[in-house]
Amino acid sequence: MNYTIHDVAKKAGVSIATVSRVLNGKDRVKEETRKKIISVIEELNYVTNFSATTLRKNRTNVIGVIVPELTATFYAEVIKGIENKANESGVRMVVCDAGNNLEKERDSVRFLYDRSVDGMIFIMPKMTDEELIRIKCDRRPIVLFGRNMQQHNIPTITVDNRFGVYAAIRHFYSHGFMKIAYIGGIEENHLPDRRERLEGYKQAIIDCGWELRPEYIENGLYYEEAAGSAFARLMKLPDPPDAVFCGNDEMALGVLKAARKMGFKIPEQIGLIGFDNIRICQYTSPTLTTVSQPAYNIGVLCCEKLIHSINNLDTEVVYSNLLIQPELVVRESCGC
Amino acid sequence: MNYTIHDVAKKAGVSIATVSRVLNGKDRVKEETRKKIISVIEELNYVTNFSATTLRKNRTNVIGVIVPELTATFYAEVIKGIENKANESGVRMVVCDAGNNLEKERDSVRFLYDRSVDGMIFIMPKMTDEELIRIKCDRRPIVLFGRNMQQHNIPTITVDNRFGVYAAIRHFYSHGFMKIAYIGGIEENHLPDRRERLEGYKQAIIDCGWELRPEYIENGLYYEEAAGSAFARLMKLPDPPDAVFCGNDEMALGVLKAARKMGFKIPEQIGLIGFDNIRICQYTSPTLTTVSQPAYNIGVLCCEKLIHSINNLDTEVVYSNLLIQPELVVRESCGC
DNA sequence: TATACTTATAAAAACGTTTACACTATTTGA
DNA sequence: TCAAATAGTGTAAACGTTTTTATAAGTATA
Repeated sequence: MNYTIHDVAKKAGVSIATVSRVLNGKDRVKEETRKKIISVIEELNYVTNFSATTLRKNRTNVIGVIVPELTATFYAEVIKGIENKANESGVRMVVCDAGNNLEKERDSVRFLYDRSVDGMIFIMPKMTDEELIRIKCDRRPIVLFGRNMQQHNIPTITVDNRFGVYAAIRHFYSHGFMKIAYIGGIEENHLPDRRERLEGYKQAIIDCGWELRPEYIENGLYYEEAAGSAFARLMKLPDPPDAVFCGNDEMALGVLKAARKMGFKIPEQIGLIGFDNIRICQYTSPTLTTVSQPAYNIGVLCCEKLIHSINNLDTEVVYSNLLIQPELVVRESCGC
Repeated sequence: MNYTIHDVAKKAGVSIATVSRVLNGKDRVKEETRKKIISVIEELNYVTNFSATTLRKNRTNVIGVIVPELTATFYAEVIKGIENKANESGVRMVVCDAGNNLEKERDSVRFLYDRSVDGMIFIMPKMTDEELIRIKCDRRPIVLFGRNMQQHNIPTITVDNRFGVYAAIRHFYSHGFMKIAYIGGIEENHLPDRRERLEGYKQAIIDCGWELRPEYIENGLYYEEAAGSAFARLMKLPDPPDAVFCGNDEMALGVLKAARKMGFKIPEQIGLIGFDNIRICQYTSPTLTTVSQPAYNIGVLCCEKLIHSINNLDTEVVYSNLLIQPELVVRESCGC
């Protein structure tokens, strides 16, 4: 075991209270005494025991973060944003990978909560709104990404998915594509993004003056392989599409692979746009046009919101949802 | 604040000691009392205060991990391996991103240490061996990846870089490539992998019966762009190479881009192999042949080693280095 | 029946901090 | 000059656990 505040006090010839005062720097201590204590602290290489401080103060300066998948570029970027902002504010971060799994989500919440973090940032697709509200109620401040829970006075951040897809379809339109299919997916989760993206597609099709063709909408799993087979089905239609929008980049990669295998040229024969702007998009051939969510910045904003609500625990604050605009990143696969 | 063990005790009509016994399940408690206590715990939704437990037990069941870059696929995979293994053993994990920065490395160590983690796994390129030995001495168990510190009795895991590169060069040889260049890099860090890879290259060239040509060795920065310009220099040589090995996949991507721009066909004119097997390798065209480090498994092994040394704190254990064999993942860019 | 041994529980002492309160010595203001 | 304010420090009581020691009641043994 290491030195304690008692060791420092004894060696400096003062009481532990005085050492504590020096450590926390709030009360005043005679300059001479302070210097003596500081020198002893350095000499012993004393560090204050975190658990004891936490136990006493009931505040940790640590925030918790839960994401569905650590290895996914998007979340990794978000985490980086959170961490940088947190460090700026003297706060540290603990991350949990809940692996798109309800049980692990619950477990992670409990883990962070047990560890008495001051607050948490959640990207949790599997948990229902109701459960989150319950967590919000009897626990510490939280910030959510991906769903709007303004009406429950929970600070949230969402991306304007409708707008993103809408912009993509309009971009196709401006290139002269006329028959645009949608490969999306319904996953069993409680984030509304899949639905919103599909809505954005429908709206755009209507606003372009076209008819909505149900056979152009493929709702399968949200994975690469599934998208490949969906693409194959689309191309076997009597009147196949001339462009495809994919609900995320993974699926666009699947389409890219399938198209290459089937001998379709992208973008000459088929236009392709994805969603997310994962890093691979820059390296495929053709490079992938996609809708980009500002992941790093989303992390920063989440962290700002959280720290704000931690610092205003006692005061009544009204929290709102922050809607972030995604951006179309134009590369080759759309025909540009 | 939440319910404490006192609330549970009072409501169940027993002493806090008995509640604690039920919670920890080591001592025996009358079945009737136990049931009563459990039901009260559930009713109040009581969770034990982590800081208090830690303060008392001086053991946290949390391990700390420090990596240079959270968003890099390789480290993210390692982390996943650690996390899964840790969870299996009822241990939780805290990750720090030290951003390839000595100050942040030190800071992260201190952070984890203050938080009284039971042990730490380090992938820290910037810290010197000496500093690590010092940390090892007065602190908790550590496991290192990337350097062999067996002689200081620190458990370490390394990858056989020499062998990996050697295998790649021999693979080129078997394809009939004769003039193989090396684009690597010297970074200011204390991990020996860069050096080892270059050594593997040299050994292979000699064993193939060729002469070592200094103009074929490009040691610049370890980035994509730098590799692109290195490639350009190589191709302007009077007798340019017919194949290129890159110290990591990032650099191989740079070469791929540069080659495309300069009009060289890969692999028809120039063979290309990288190192790491990052995910993008599967999506480039041509897909990238590379040397793969079993990242996930490395994580698992690090975690196993750490938990082992945590559980044997009191006993004298002799720790050794574990050398892991990388594997050549053959794709298109080597001419296969 | 007296004794020794179990079993089940309680009481109390840590663990290392922070902080309210108390005390003394000094300074300030009339 | 004296009361009041201020500066600097110490004492002791938390914070919520775990764990050692003590104790009472019940059971087996002689």
